[in-house]
Order: sequence, then structure tokens, then C-alpha cells
Amino acid sequence: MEKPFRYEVTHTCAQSGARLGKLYTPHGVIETPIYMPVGTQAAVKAMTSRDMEDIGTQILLANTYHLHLRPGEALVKKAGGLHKFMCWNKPILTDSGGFQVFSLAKLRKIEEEGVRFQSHIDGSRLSLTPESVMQIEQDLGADIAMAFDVCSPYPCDYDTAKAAMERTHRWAERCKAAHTREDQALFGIVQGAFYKDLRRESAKALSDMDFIGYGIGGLSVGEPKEIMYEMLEEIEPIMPKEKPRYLMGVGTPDCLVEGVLRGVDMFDCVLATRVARNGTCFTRKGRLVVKNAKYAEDFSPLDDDCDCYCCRNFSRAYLRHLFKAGEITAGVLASIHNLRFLIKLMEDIRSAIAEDRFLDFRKAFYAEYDMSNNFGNGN
RNA sequence: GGAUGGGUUCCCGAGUGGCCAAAGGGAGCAGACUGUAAAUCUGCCGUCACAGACUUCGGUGGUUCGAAUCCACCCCCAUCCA
Repeated sequence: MEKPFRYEVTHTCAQSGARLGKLYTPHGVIETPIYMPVGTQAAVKAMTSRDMEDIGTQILLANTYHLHLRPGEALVKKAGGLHKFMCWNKPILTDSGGFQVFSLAKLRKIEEEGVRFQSHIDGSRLSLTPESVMQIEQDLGADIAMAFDVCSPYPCDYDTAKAAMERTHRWAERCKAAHTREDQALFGIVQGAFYKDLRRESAKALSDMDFIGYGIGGLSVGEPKEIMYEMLEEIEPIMPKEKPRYLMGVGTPDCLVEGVLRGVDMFDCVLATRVARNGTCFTRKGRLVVKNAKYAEDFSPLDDDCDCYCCRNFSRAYLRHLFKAGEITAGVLASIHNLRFLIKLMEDIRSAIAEDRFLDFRKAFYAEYDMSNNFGNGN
């Protein structure tokens, strides 16, 4: 019988060693490396499912924590599952809520059994455990479910990082035991904060648990990019070659390029859409704050090379006007562009890998991209 | 022509003797944003040689140690009555 999930590395770039792959899911094949847009509450902000298809999205993210609080997995299940509920027939990945537990720190208490927290919506006292998260994710019905992990901050002392990592491993076992849905893949999550030995240990422990794929968590939480890259380099040789690797929460253009070089197959990030709604856009030349006064009379597109609906039809001056006027369309057009930019970047990266010229591609990327005006700390 | 209420920093609008370069809002400008509590948040917003100085509250004079605030006249604006 054919397995519902299968990942294969279809090519390895002779020049760089970067991977090209295919991940088969019940809702279609995902070509990696890939950038996955984030639709936390079963919607990519400012975008419709039709928009998402138009820009070439292969897979979307949704969030277990947020959907559990509202509208609740029971309702999603009643609607026929997440795909039907949000009218998205391609693959979906649900994040477990581990990151929410981390980012909503003031409201939570982490114990061995699970996490107790207060809803950010109405303050009600709730809890999540590896078992309950698995139940929720299975009810939501995404193609890929992430394990419930413990994310640690940057900086983080060794003992705290080690404890969080070890708990993540125990929770990963519990997630695996509680997860029964055959048509849903469960990914474990590597932790270990910013300690190479912990990262190695985590990569090894998770690999031994034999998940269908692996998230690399706890990165891009405020550390310099170089440190993140070091962590990736540390675990790359340990991660199983035949499994997809998903660097969670990373999505500046340069980080995508660097991540691919270090063996990452999947990325997700809210940056593209969040920054878009606030008037900042990605371009080949670097960051462009389109709401700035200097674009008031600039009638050129955001990016000359971009094939998105926004760049094909609208100018920087128009976008700036929409932002200044507070028009909702500003966020829509900028989101279309930023998402398409990252998706296209990954398409180009895949072509480069296929043609064994990824290092050349990377060099050309930096030749054009202004790193002195970039996203993320450590600029 | 008469009555009344007004004229405040780009706009609206507080302030009615010192704590006022002047509340608040808007506009404007800039910054932040990496598994989304974000169509959000933060900063600047009279000028300058800027821990200080200078100019400003319709205009001109005056009262006072001191005025956006009090007085006089003048100029505008709004509403009402002729």
C-alpha cells in the first residue's frame, strides 16, 4: 500500500550541496525548498485563498493555539476540516502552539504535564498538553501537524535550555504516541537554544524517534543571524537525509538563501505579510519602505523583476498613496507582492539547485541585495 | 448699521496673569516588525550655534516684576437683528 506521505531528495546541487526535494501529501506534492505563507487563524491576513493560489502557494500554515481558542477545533471539524473550512485544497500545516506558549509568556505556566495559560482573548484559564494538542491538530485535519514543543528565549542559560530541550523530547514521544491519524504527518521539533551540544543532542534524539519530518525550532527569536546559521550547520550532518527539515519562523530573503545552503527544505514566516501591512516591501535590491515620502512621485513598480499582480499593475506612488490614505487595499497589494516575492525567490532557488549553480545564484543575490538595509537584527 | 460669539503653533482644538513653546486630536516625517494577541507599536513634530537662547497665540499700543491670558483702538470671521 502506498504511504500517504513520502519525501524524496530529487537532486543535490553539485556546486553547493543544497537539496531539491518532493514531499507527497494527501493534498498534493510540495516541491522543496519552499517558503510557506502563514495563515494563523485559517486566513493569510489580507489575502483570499484565490489570491494565495494566484501567487503560487504550495502549502499554507495555520495555528493550533489560535484556532483552538477561536473558533475551536470542534467547529472546524464540523465544517469538514480546515481545508474545506477555509477553501484551500492544497496542503496545510498546523503549528502546535508551542511558539504561542513562548511568545505569550506572561500568561503561562509550563509544567511536565503541559502548559496552563490564560486566553489572550478573554482571560479564561486553559491548558494544553502534548495529548490535547494532538487531538486538536487531528480535528483540524491539516496534512502536517507539528509536535508540541518548548521554545526557549535568546539569550538563555544552559540549564534552562537543556531542560526545555529535554522536555521537548519527552513531549515529542507523547505526541507520537497520541497521534493516530494516518493521513496526517507529524513533525518533531529540534530545540537546544544556542548551544551546539544541545542542538546536536536534540537533532539526534528526534532523529531516533523517526518522525516524518523535522521542525527546527527556537531560532530567529532575537539572536544574531550568524548564531542561527551556526546552529543549522551544527545539526545538518545529524538530521536524516531522507526527511524534510523545516526551519520554523524564518523568512527574510537572505535567511532563506542561507537556510537552503545549510540544508533546510521548508520555511515559514509572518514577516512578509506583517511588514507588508505596515508599508514595507521586499525587492531584489533589498528592503523598500514604500510609505516613505521619497516614493510619492515614483511611478515605477516595487520591483522591476516581479511578476505579481501588484508590480504588473501598480506603482510605488500608488501604493504609498493607499498606505497614507489608510486604504485596506494597501495591505492587500503589498502582501500579494511580498508573498509572491518569497515564493518566486524559492522557485528561482529550486531552478538554481536543479542546474547545479546555487552558489552562483547566491552570489548574484547578494550582489543586488542591499544588506545594509535589511530585515532582522545584526543587519 | 446694530447685537452676540470668536480669531492659539500645518489643520481642528484646550488654555483666561507666572508651573506655556503652549493639553489633546489630526495631518506630516521617521523607525520597529522573522513558528502573527500586530491593517500594529514607538519616536519626532516653532527655530537655532539646542542641559541654553530666540521667535510665536489676528494687529497696534498699554497695564504689570511678568501677558496667549487684563485694558484700548483697529482688522477679520460666524450667527442673529435691521
